[in-house]
Amino acid sequence: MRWGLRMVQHRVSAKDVANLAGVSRSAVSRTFGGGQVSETIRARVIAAADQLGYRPNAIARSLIGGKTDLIAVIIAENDSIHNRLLIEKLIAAITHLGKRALVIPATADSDIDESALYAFDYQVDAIVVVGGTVSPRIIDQIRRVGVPLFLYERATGGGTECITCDNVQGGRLAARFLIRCGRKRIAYLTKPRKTFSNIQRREGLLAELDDVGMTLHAEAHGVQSFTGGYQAAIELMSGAPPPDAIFCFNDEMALGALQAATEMKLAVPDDVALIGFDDIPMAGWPMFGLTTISNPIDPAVDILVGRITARLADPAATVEAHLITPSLVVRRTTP
Amino acid sequence: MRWGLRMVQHRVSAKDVANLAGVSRSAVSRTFGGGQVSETIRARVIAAADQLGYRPNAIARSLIGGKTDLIAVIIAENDSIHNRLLIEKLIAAITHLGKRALVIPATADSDIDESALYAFDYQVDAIVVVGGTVSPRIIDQIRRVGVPLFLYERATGGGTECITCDNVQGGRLAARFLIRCGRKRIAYLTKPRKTFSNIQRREGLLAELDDVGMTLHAEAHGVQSFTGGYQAAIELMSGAPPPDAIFCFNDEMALGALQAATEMKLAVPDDVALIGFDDIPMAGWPMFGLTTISNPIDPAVDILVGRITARLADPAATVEAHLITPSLVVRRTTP
DNA sequence: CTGAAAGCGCTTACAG
DNA sequence: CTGAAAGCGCTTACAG
Repeated sequence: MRWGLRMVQHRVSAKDVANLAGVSRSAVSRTFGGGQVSETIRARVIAAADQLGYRPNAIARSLIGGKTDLIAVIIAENDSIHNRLLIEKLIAAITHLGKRALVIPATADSDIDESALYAFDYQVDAIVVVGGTVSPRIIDQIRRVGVPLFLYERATGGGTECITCDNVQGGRLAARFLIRCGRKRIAYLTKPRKTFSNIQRREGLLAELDDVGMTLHAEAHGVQSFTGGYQAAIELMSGAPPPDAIFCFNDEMALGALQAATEMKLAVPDDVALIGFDDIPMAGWPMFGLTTISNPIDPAVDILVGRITARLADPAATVEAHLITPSLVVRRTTP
Repeated sequence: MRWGLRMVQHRVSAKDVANLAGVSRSAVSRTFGGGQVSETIRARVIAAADQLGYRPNAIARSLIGGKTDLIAVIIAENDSIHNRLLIEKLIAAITHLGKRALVIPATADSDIDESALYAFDYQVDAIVVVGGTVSPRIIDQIRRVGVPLFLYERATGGGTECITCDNVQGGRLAARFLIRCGRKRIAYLTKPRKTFSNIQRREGLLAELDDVGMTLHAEAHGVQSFTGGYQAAIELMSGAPPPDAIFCFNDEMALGALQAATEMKLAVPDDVALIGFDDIPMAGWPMFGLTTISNPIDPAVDILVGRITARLADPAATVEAHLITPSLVVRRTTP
């Protein structure tokens, strides 16, 4: 027979184990499902299972139990080191919880809904969307079947649980510090897309300037990356007069701005001060010493898994909104 | 009723759709499963499904079909930017294939087996392990049920499909270039763990030195990170005499070494040349200009998904070993 | 404590 | 083309 060489055994099922052990399928199910079984039978089942290499089919089991122990992680924004780090820790935490992470990248905005539907198809127990949001129609559909939904770094009107950095406060912290340093021409360097965090950080910056009767000196946009920050900074610093301080949307862009300043022979922080956002590990590297607004990951992940656990345990648990508190980390790109 | 407020609707099943449309469950199954249905019935089913928000239960479906469209991605090593990038692209490619990625981080070596078993429980169609390997016992168990297994950046004796950079060749490329530059005291800066890639890169380095009658000048170990590279470089450069070239296990460690050289007032590349490995984006940043061995991600991911597709289409497909060709990228940390 | 039976939501031969 | 029935691998009342 042609296929004789790679004959694939059928997966072993509870029935096989039951037959070998000389017990009923129920007995097998009970020894693995934590039911009531006598020690004698349990031992026989375990022995047979070991011999056969049996493991309960989680898929079949979930069909009955109503839960899959699957948690969907929909990645709407992975273009920042900070979000990547959060996702990594989140997946680790989910795994540590004894659940499995079904990871679905959604490049475009429209894909987020599609990803949520995929998650839905696999009967996931909960869905977390990182850096994006789901359309109201889908939110409604998800809620109707009682699947908890979590939004990280994106707030919605209401009804959906969200965990986000207090970006407004972060923008204020940056502005306040630059103002206190005596800077007069404060600029905002950011990405073109008006995402939730972008709007909020800008809002905080403007509000704090307004509080002391100042206005934004300039604003420039670039791709959300080192290169984008570099180019936008060149644009900003070519202005007449150039800014004496730049608050950047995130650390990668700030690092690009730092490079631009170096190339334009501008002293940092004397000629121009730089503040980033997130406090990624690289910000602390000695050659950079980037002053930044810390956007701590661990508390966010802790809240996320804590709330997943809570909502899973009690479907009637109230939906909450959580704000992560940012803080200023002063290094060498500010006076 | 207390629970009246948050009454959760039952998920809608094919039966509900069938009832509303006035057809059999089979008809519903056929319209969604690509079977033979008349246009009249198909239209009625679609209408009913839309109204009810019905989506076939992928879990239940897989119980029959024998495939889940789930691909497990077991992450055994995520402590390098390069592997993180590869994992990200791999997950995207799997999703693009119409499959779902079940991502399981395995921090310790022993956890890899456990993770494979979890994957097994969820009846995944294929398993890929990034930067680690599975014990022979589990490999055997996986093979017996015909689940394709792929190992990235880790080779095994035989029988298992592996995709890996030609690390020996990479080590040789680095050594050859440094020798050609006239360097006489070439050191290896690496992590303590003798992982597959570590052993192979070192082997290539030594082989190339041996070819011209040279030996390794020194070797130092540090944690696999910027800081680890920094510290190991300090150790190396405090030697008498210090090396005039250092080949580093990867780019992050090389960047740490670059920082160490700067602090020790050693000119790069005049006093000491530096070569990294992987060619992560940061290596090309203007302030670093790190010479490195490119370990391209895209070909690796392409091969990976191509082979997943092939093995899934034909369970009898032969198992292959794939070598990704590295190349030298000369920037400013070498003459 | 134990087993036979029903059922989770689906698909797929089997008759018609 | 269509529907009733069997079955995927499991769990969970139901009797004994």
